[in-house]
Amino acid sequence: MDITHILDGLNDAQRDAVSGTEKAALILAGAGSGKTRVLVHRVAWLIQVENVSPYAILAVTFTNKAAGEMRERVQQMQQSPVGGMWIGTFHGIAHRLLRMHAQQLGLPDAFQVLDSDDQFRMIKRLLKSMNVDDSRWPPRQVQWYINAQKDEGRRAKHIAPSSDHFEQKMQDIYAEYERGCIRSGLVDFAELLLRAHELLRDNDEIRQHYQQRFKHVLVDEFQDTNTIQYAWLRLLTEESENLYVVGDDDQSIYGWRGAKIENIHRFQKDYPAHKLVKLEQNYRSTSTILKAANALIVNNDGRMGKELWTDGEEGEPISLYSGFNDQDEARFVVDRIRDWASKGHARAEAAILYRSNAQSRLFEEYLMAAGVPYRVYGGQRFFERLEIKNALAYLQLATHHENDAAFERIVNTPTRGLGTRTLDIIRGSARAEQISLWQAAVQLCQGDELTGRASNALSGFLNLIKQISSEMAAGNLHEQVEQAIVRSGLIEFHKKEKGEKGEARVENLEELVNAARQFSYQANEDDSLSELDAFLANAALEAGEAQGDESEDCVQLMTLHSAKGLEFPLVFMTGVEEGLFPSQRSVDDVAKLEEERRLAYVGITRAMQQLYITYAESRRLHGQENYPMPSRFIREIPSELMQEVRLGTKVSRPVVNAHAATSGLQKKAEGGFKMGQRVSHGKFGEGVVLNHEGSGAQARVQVNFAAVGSKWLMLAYAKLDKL
DNA sequence: TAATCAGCTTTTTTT
DNA sequence: AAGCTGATTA
Repeated sequence: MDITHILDGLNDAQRDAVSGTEKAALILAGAGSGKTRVLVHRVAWLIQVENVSPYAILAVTFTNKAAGEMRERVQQMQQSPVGGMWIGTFHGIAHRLLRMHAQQLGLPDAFQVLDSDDQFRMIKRLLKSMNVDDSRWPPRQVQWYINAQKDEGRRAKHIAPSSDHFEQKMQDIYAEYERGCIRSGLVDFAELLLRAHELLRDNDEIRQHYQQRFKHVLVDEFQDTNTIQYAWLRLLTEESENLYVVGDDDQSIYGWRGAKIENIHRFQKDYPAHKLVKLEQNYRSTSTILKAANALIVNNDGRMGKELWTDGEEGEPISLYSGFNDQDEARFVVDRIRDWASKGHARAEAAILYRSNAQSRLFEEYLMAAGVPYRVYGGQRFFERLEIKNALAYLQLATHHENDAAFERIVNTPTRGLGTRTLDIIRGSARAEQISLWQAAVQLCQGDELTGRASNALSGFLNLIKQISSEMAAGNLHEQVEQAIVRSGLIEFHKKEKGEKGEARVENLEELVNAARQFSYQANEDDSLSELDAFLANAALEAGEAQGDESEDCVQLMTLHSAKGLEFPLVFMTGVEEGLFPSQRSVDDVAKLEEERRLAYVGITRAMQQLYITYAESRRLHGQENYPMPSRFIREIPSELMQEVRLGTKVSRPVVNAHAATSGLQKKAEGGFKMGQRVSHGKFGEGVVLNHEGSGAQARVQVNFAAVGSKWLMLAYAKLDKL
């Protein structure tokens, strides 16, 4: 067997990782160290060298993009087809398992996937019907609570009753939510994972079947796994112990979403015979950039320990720019990008990274003004658009009458005279009798509880859905979709909307028909769905691209989070200020602060050739002027790696003391109350000056008092003593 | 039912 | 600042 093509072109560590014979393996893959390459070559190694059948391999990723890329590259390396191999996202694979074993799980065959928007709406309705005070239990928070429980593998019935009223109410809502989902045949994202776990845990035969089938399980981005995902992997591999995980503890940035970086440590305990390989050679960035990244990340505790290096060039120093304000920062960045493009580089090689989405606006304004094309990542996805979700709801309700989420969404869209009163009656009746909204509506139409007008409107709606339903028996997928859209009246509804919005929505609906035409799905031996159900599931599990036109040469704008996994020759890491990055909510919690630092690490390591770090001395945030300090992360980068770019001149000088010289703390308010000044007030006690505005008799300062919180005080009246 | 207004909140995001 | 919600009004 000629194995040279599998190992050729790999460095020693990569070869070690690809060809390991130990059962389990933990590959700590630093940024830009060829992680995907190792995974793909490992699969090839298993199949071609160890003669493992593709049928016995399961490869799991987090995003559809990563799964698609991996499938493509595996197929490229493989001379023979790899049809039997499972490659997919955690959620995609869980969905597949649930479909195949719906009966054992007590799920309806045609259960529907609830995306987070559906889930949110469902929770809102639930709170209303339970008469819960949604200012004490805001739907967002309830949603967060439920998902967090599920991510930890906890069912409502498993949670011990609480003496705390707030907590207990959360539990009650969770229990009620579960009942509602079951009644309507709905499964949310977290539920997919939870059910997949329970399936293996509670069914010996099924567990053994998959344990025997998947002799090799490979996981990408392992540091992002949550509790339930890890438990599932554990069940699947407890026999074979062949769990091959690739990840980077330094790039764990999803802790706030339930990812457990501790899983890496648990892995080391649970798979004692594992092989550990560190991939530290970086093929992406200059050594200057890597030195900066290394110096920053050593400030975190409890790391697995890794140091990136390259045999490439030292490259340019990192440029540090201190904007006079946020607009100046944006202007500077856009100027640099025009420079870059004028030297013949592609605009698409430049990326502007920021901590929060709100920051994109200014950059967009300045890019637009300068006529530089750009693309913002992370907007709304195609299948998440309102008009698309409405159209899909028609399809869902037509095929699955019990789907309450779909019923609620379209019962009065387009408006057909079914107001709050009628709907409350339907909801009340459904709730009282524990039946679906559809069934309740059918009963009410026959009874005499409704006024004639409401009854007419409602039966009109029911008949419309039935009609769409019967028409859908025939025709292929795109005809079914088109038929439903036309019948629903959604096109006319959106055409009536004023402005370009309605037009765009009509276009999107037409695009949906197109998407259906292009959708291809073959039911295979262990996985059969109607084409329509497959299309609907796909819409929920893969929401599509945020923006369509990738063709043009565009500057790339995105949050630091969405930049993970990408690389750009020219990177601007912007808004690097205390309170913004690290965000205000992270500064007094070590764990959160370390996650912010990892985010900065991710940002720095996106850059291939040139990295700019920018911050503003003054920034408008939530409509208020702020004077932030430069981020502590700047201080953690050795100054010899940076040069400060000065405004207006081409001369740049080394960074000497960027922090003291440019700190917002230096700005003085009226009366000498600068920010950060500790003061004492006769009534409120001691505090710290946070902000100031106005001058003369109008001068005010904002003081955060230890005892009473923050207050705005007029300097002319308040007696403040400096401490 | 639609339109308008005051009040409130404000990271990060995939599935 | 901006977007969303709830309430009020036409």
